[in-house]
Amino acid sequence: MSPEEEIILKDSKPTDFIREAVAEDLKNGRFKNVRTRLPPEPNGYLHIGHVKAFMIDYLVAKENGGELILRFDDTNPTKEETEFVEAIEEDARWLGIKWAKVTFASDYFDELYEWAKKLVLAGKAYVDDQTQEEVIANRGTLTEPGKNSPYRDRDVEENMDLLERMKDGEFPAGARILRAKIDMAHPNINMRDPAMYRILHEPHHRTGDKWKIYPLYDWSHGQNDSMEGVTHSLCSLEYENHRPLYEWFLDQLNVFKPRQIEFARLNMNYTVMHKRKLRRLVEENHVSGWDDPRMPTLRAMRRRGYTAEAILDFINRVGVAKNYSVSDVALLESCVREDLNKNSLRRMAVLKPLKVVIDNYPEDQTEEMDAINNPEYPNAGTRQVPFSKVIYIEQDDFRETPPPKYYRLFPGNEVRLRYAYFIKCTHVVKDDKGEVIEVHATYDPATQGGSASDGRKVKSTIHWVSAKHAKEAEIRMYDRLFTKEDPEEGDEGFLNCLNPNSLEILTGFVEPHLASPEIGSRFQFERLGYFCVDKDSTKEKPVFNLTVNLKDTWTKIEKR
RNA sequence: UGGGGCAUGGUGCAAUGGCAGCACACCAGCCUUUGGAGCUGUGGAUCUUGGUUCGAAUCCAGGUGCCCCAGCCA
Repeated sequence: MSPEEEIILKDSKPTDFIREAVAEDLKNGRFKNVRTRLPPEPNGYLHIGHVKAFMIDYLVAKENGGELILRFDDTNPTKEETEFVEAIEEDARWLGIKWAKVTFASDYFDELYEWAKKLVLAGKAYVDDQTQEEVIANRGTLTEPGKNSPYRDRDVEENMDLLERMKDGEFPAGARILRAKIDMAHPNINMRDPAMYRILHEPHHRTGDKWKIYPLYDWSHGQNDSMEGVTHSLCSLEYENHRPLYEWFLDQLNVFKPRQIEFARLNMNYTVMHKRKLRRLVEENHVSGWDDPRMPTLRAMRRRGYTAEAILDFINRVGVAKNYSVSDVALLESCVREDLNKNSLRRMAVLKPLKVVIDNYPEDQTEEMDAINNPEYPNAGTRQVPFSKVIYIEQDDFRETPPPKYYRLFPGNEVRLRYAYFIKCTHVVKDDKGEVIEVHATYDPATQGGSASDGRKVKSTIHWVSAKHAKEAEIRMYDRLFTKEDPEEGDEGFLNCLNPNSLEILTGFVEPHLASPEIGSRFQFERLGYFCVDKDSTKEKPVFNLTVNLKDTWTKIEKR
């Protein structure tokens, strides 16, 4: 077992209602083993909402010594593409999910067709010639029963003949459907003679032109589960209404019958999760693409700097239940901070530079200062950071007139430059508009390394970069994409609460050790946050994405 | 007004007839060469009404609220 797998197992508590149900099934002999399936539709990229379902399927199998099948639900050729199959596998692998095999709903088209014929032969399914409008009109409403189709009592021979001809492409798309013969007055609308096959003259990404009819979800999914020996078919709450149908088909067929269990899907505040809405964000250029770091897709989160471990930890902490729920993105952020705090190297970077001249420091001198790479993990060692007369500090770390409780640099105040010296601000230089463009200070040579020999304390430590040695870098500061907790609430539409400040591009300076960092590597910029090297980086200019900021109590104090 | 489901601090999840707890968030303090991290502490919840019981978040009955279902999508 790999270390990542151990982490997953150790952190998962087998206490939710699904795990209890599975344990019970094993105990009472309903099933002798556990096999689950992961059923993504290959028509979009994975987002964090999928991760919850993926981890439940994966872990329930794993914890019970069973296996997981990755089965692509490709029953609709008009929407699905091979491109997504690869992307989904890649993302799932990144999460550390392992599957026994990859299958496709389309692998079972032949067998499924044979099963359909069995149902027709048994008088349990029929070909309906009604138009789509007629089918809808005769389905009834939530409170009124439907009406039987005039074709409902066709004899078996005619149904068999028509079904065969549907399959052979004799009829135009949409001309007929095969329906299960159940009960048009059933209070559950899914049981009012649901469609099993529709005619579609569309090429399929796997079966090409072979099929002119394609099964619908309800007719395909449970049968595929049965064929694959899936014991537990775990899905989201909206399929609860489909469970009677799932079971009806399997009962009529008299085949192995898996158990479907439903749970609440993951929702998260300040974001949208629906494929169609994510697509709009991309297509209408509100974001740069599916991997724009503000998106909730896994490729975007990866680019932003999220680790799989942090995402899995989040999913684990959210838990599994049947309550409709909306998780707080603050929990996700807390998880990634916790991970990165332990595991990322510290570096100094100045995002909004303000020049500081240390007047009493020798003009051409450079000193190498020892800096700790990760105080949470001493084995990460130290590095040397050059220091000289002119440095950059953060604009936020200087105020000409300090507000109450402001401990950083202001005229007359002394602060510590991290790993370097104490400096005291003497005066400032302003431009025509009265903006401070340069701060002057003096340093105390007796505070080398950051502590005073006389025991004198200083209230604040600020970070810096030597101007002479600094490397210019692009820093992309991300904030939540939407200004509302629930962007879909109300009728203005989610695009009307896009956060105009969700991306701010800065040009800052980073210490020499960040001059040409490896793409994808993660760092903590001291006192600022966690950053990940973007693929847009060049040799001349590295690009960093803000993963998440450090907790900032000062901003909180200042707001009060 | 049909059917299916769900109600526990701000959020998410526990407690499976026996002291309502955990995490995040929030607030206060300690500590600190990151106003980070860490440590300590405070406040805050069982939808409602009734019943059963020595004892109810849990069992029963009624009520209320919210979610899902009328694709030839999944």
